[in-house]
Amino acid sequence: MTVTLKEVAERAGVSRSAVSRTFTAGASVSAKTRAKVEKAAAELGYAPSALASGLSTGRTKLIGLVSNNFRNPLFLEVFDLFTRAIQDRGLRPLLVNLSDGTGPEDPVRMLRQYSVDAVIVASSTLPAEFALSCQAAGLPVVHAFGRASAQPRVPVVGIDNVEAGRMAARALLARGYAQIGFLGGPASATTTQDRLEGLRQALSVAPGVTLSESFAEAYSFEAGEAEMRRLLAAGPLAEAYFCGDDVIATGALSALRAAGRDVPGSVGLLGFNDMAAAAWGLIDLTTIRQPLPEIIAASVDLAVQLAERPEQPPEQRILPLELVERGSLRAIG
Amino acid sequence: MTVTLKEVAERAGVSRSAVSRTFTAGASVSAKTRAKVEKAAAELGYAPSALASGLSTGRTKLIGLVSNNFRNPLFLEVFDLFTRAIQDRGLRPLLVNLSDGTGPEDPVRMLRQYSVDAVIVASSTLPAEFALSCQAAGLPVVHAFGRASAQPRVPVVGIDNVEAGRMAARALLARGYAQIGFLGGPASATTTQDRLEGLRQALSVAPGVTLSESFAEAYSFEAGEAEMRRLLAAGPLAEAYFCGDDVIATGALSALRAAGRDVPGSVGLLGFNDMAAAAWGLIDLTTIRQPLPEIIAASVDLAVQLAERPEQPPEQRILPLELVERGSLRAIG
DNA sequence: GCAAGCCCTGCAAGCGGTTGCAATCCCCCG
DNA sequence: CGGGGGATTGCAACCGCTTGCAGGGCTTGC
Repeated sequence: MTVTLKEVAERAGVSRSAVSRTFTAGASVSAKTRAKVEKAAAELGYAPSALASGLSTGRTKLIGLVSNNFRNPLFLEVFDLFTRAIQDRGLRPLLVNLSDGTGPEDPVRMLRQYSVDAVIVASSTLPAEFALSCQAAGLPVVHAFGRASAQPRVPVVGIDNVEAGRMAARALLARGYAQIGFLGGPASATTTQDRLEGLRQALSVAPGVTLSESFAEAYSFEAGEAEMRRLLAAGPLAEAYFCGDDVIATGALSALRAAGRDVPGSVGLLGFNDMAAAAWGLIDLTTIRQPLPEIIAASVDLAVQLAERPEQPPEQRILPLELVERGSLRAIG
Repeated sequence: MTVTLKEVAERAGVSRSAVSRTFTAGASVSAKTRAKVEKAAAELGYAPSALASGLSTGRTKLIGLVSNNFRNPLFLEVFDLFTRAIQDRGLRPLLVNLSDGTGPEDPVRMLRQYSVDAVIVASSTLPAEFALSCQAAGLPVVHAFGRASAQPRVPVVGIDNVEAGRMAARALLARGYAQIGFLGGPASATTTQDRLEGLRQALSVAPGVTLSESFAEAYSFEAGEAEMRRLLAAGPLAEAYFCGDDVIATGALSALRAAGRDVPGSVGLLGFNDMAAAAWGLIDLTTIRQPLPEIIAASVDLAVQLAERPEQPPEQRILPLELVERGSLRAIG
């Protein structure tokens, strides 16, 4: 069934090298030879084996795409964008699902086995260790949605979560909220910690503003709902909450509505991510948008660069956030 | 950086064959040799090249996972389940995103190039042609979420959409709805056609029951919302709508709420799929559940089977649906 | 103690492409 | 018309692993 170089060569009456060369960009082949080869190849339906060529060139055009976020709606968009960006550059995504939280050994080994040209770790909840393991195994890696750091050990593309917290603070203050709540993700997540830090920083210099802090157990609807229910039961709410992400915010919204509290009339909610559903009329979340297309384009670019010249010092690209105004905070001023 | 068979062989003081055999299940190696080899391999951090072994054995343990549904929330769950099911069997998913609706040639060629062991097409909106192209190229293929047919030309795993329509009818009739609406997906989609057919069949034998039909332009929130808005503007609504899927239903719900209509008090809504968000309190959709885990497990099993013995007649596995009762239809009786 | 057999092992020829090297070709110039 | 030189081409040696085959070692049965 599978047609090889040799058969094409025979049919075209040239050597195997000639055939190989007509299929590798920038190789030296005369127009005549090329024509003969292309004709023969077309007639035979020839497609060069990526395996074989990967074996001899050392480049497979495979990009390992690793994530543990197969539950967060945002990541459907992330996967869509990543797979297209990868495909558009003539590469292929080899997907690794780390949802069940296994260690890095297995996945890294398998990525080595397939000699992927580079690995993109797409997750804000995976520790830097994973990317470091790749690096240790000699795999070029970039950590998309990774944590910014003064001394990056691994190339990172993402956002500045501390700045995100400050931005949230500014947005809430601008709308006149004085009792502000933080309804973060798990306290153990660095994203949570960083955003909270930014929020604290910016609020601490605002006179007469209070901050209460609480944490959902996960970046999930249920956790957000549960935590808001707890807050409702516990006593008076803050005037507005900066939520860990849009899914948590949606859970909180659900709990609030169920309790007969109007959003934003009674309580304001500020989300994070701008997932697609945040724009749904039912939810209509004011939120801080992550520049997904930009993050992803930059990640893939960086991965490609790294695949070509692996020995670069880890570069870090931090992209700007943007407030998306919808209907879960009261109007400004 | 990369350590090969040869180096392990030298270090262990055996031939390359011996090393190869200790890494292939069921090969004949003495315990002594195996021990030496494993020691050497561990010391060197050896991982056999999947490329090379794929090249010589003809099996790559790569499964092509093809979809064009990178927008539908259900598919996040689908990808999660697929990638795990594939990984759990020691295989790897090579993802192909067909969202932009290109033809089958390119993707199929690339799947051949990587000599994937099998292809799984995961989509209910991709025509059977795509799977057929794979088959024509000699790639074992299974169409998950494909259309059931009396004469399947391609192995299919999925549901019976006509039966889905009947099931919807039964659910609505049981709740005493007499003016029933169909708010389908695009009229051109076979899923839409089949479900509508089932709905008609079952309603046509119910005395005094009317059916009105309309179609959203896509399986999307916006399309569902737009279509419901149109219906609201056009005149009196039906008592309950069977929607193309949960996303359309959510859009419809949004339009209804915006128009001040209560669900299910004023209008009932029946979704399809049971996406994760359907369970969110804000949405709380009564819906027909597709047995995702079962569909996916069966698809992967079938794909593996096919990879082993490609010459089987196309098998079809149709799995049962289930009504999930939530809060968007009035209570029974 | 000997032969039959079975189990291991290594050899070497692939799997399908790529690429350095040297031989050929062809075209242009003087 | 001869020579020079860049463009093409083919050869053959790899890339890293698998596997049929044949030889050697060891166990086993008598």
